Amino acid sequence: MTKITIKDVARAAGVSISTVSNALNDVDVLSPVTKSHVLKVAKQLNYVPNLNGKQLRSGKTKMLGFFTTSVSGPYFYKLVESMSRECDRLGYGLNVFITKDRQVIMSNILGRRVDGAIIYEELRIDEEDISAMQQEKIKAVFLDRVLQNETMGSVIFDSYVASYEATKYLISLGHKKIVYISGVDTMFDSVERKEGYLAALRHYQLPINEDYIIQGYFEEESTYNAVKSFLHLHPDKVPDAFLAGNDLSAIGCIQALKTHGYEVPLDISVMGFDDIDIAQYYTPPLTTVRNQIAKQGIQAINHLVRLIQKKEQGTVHKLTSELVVRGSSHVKIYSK
Amino acid sequence: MTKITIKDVARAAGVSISTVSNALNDVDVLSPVTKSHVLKVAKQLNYVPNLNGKQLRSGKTKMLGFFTTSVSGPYFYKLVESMSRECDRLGYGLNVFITKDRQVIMSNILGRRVDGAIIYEELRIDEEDISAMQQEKIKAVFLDRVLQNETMGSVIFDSYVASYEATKYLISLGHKKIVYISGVDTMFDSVERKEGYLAALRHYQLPINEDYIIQGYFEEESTYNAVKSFLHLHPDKVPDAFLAGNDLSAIGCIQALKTHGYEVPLDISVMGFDDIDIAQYYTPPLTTVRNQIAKQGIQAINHLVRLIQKKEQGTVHKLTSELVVRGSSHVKIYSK
DNA sequence: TTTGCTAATGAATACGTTTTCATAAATTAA
DNA sequence: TTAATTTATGAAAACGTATTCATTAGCAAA
Repeated sequence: MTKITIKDVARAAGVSISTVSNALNDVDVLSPVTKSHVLKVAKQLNYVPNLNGKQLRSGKTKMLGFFTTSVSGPYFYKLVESMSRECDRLGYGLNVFITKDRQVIMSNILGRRVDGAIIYEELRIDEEDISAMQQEKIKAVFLDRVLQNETMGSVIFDSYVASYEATKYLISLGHKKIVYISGVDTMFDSVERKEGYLAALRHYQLPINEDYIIQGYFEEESTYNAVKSFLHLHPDKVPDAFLAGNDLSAIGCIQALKTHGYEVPLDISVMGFDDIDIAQYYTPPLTTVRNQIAKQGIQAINHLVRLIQKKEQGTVHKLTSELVVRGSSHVKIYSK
Repeated sequence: MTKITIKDVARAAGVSISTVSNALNDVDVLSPVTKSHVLKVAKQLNYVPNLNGKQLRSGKTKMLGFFTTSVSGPYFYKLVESMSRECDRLGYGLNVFITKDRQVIMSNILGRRVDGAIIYEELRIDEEDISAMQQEKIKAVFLDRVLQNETMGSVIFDSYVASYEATKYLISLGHKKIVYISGVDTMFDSVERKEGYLAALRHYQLPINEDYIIQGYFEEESTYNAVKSFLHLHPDKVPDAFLAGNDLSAIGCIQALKTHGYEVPLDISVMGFDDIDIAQYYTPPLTTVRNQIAKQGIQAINHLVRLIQKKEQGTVHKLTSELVVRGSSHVKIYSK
């Protein structure tokens, strides 16, 4: 017995193909009696529509694609779970494509296997591809780069504001001498975080000291070394607080401070960024800044669907982060 | 400008549609000169084949679907990464569908959006669905249930053997009085692990003591309580070792032993199952049994592809596990 | 020369569906 | 009653591709 098609249903029900199609797709032109009859016959025959035929004819797949280089780690699975749930809610399916091959991404998108794409691909799609997508009016939302045109937008974390808020928080604790431990200066986020830090200092009219910006390269060990040499070089100007470019860097910093006899947070406050898993288990538990990953997923899906429905043009959504106050920060004590 | 199709390429190249199709799909009937000419024109026009047309006509998608209820946690992302890589190698794409809706699974599979399916769905697909798939000769591999017919197979972990081996290892350390901390007795894995434990005892002719099987329910706290009450009830028969149904249970067990003044592993050995992330960071680091997740992914994909190619019939592949010896187990000391 | 064969190409069909448009029947308006 | 409108249905086209089969041209063998 071969695969049952809409034709077989039509024959069995004694109606035309179009009638079956209308019944199945709930197009409101049929008499209730024929409609229910057709549906009953379809069920009896265990009819399942061929999606390729459907999609070819209608030009729609009711599928959104998430294109990513990896799904490993909490960031990705939190993201994917939230997107998946949001797709469900909006009547779409979510399809995860894991690939580093630009070609694969393009042929799936331009080949219309999905109605729209969420793209996280670490900057491997070049201008040429973008303009090809633009020409075809492909609907897409980028998670790791800023892009905005008629049919394409972005949802990114605003590291600048996050850093500004983090610095503001440290200032609110009474800290004035705040050292910023920079990450990798070629990375967008790293630069944004440094700028946010500087902006907060300016806003609260605290002096900006070039010596108070050191390089930690987002790593524990290099930060450890950087902090130690900082303390050696400037034994006179011990800071009130350190703002590290990420959590690993914060940990390296705290280790270094310990070896110099400083207690965190009583003597010096330290905070990081990202709220990695270790953050809450570390001693002291890290005060840090957490990205709202689920929110990113939800916004991306919603934006994409609105692009598809042409209810919206491409926009750059910037997400604010969340301050996570734990044990590594403390009000400044002026006891001595 | 509208979407470019194979027709446009044919017109631009001054050849027929079939010639373009043959050129693009590398069918070896064309003269080299026309072939390269067609490919050049296609490239110039930025032609990208419509996958829905392709798939409808050919009946193939070159896509495998992974159907799962979740992607959260190390098990899933290790699995997905390994499957994805293996798909690449075999010339397939992998598509991850996250859903709890049996309907969605069936319509995607029976609607031929994929050439084959890897299914992890916690037993929600019933016999009716299975037989529908069987009738259509759908190619599928299950990861969480045993199933075997002409076009469908399984790749599962052999918990029985794993537990047997774990017990054997404890015996090899000189332990004779081994307590098994059972999980949830309605779960397949839980039962298998208990049976493996019993089989090892029998094989090495150690006495089987009903009191030495206690309930921990796969949880830290309930195990903690269970072990404490065990020690209270049987102060006379202190065991040499505990084999816990999973790592969380092992941790609960060690905590309880600590409060009773026993040192792990010097006084008593404890081991778990699963090798969760915490296992290696715990004090003492847990001796445990690790499933070879990547292997499961690789085998599943390979089996599925061979089913599709009709080079193989459905089989149940059982994977052996890997003993991870860390600090929570130790040779039995008969000092006193 | 004629015949037969091979190599290269194109015309036409089919895949399974949605959708447009025409038609027939039923209802309402005149 | 007839004309006009609405309602329900079906015939046929279209989506973009792969594939079968026929056709043509070129060439070697007889």
